[in-house]
Amino acid sequence: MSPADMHAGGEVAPVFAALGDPTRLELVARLADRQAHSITSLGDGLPLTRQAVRKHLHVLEDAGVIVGERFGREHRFRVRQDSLAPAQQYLQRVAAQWDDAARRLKAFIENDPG
Amino acid sequence: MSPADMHAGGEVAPVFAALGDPTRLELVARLADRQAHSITSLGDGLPLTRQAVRKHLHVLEDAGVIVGERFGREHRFRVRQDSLAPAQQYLQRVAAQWDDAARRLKAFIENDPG
DNA sequence: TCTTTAAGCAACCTTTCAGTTGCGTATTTT
DNA sequence: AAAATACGCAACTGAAAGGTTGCTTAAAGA
Repeated sequence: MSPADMHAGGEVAPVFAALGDPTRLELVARLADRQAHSITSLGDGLPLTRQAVRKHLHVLEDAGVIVGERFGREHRFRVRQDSLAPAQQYLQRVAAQWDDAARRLKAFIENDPG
Repeated sequence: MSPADMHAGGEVAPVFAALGDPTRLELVARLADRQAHSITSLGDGLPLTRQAVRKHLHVLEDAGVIVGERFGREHRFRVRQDSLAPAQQYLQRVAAQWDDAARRLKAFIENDPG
């Protein structure tokens, strides 16, 4: 992968930026069960107002990481499946020590599948 | 992986934050050849002053993504090999559709090793 | 030695970010 | 119908981010 190719990926920086905050990372973690959660429930236990949580969700939504849909009076969010793949691949390609990467990663998968 | 586990990873948010800027992503791309580059050379062609580039490198360094070392009058930076792995794994775990993840990822590795 | 080249430090500016408070609206629930 | 729940919008604030200019120092080259 050339620098040009990487940079051509384009919309990966906003995704990293969206994930680059502990609170949002926590929210994504709470959404990692692939279920749709309401704003209030997502903010449960966090030392933040609902509006602050809402703003974080907005950031994640703008970055394409999550999607929201209204159900009655609730607004439920879920992770957008494919949104993280480009970022993940970027990291994989930069991080991997080319020779060893495949082997190590394969070992990781087979030893710790989830 | 439980939300607690993810969040326990800890120092992954700063890494995402460091990568969450187009300029820094470009710098990392330029460093992806695993060679050490000087500040001036890294800033070459970018519409920024040397000091601005320097600050970006500082952010990346603080996040542990890169390391700098002085050679004479030059300050050369390179990517810290292991720094991106945790972030990559986080994404891998959130992004993967659990059932299929291992198989698909394994296929990816074996078909596209670099 | 004199001049470039590479870089460090500090102060400053402007914009964005994270968070708040206050208030209004729609949907449930009792 | 009344009360509680879930949420939206707007304005405001403090701090951090991204960038600049100006000046100084150190190492290489001519």
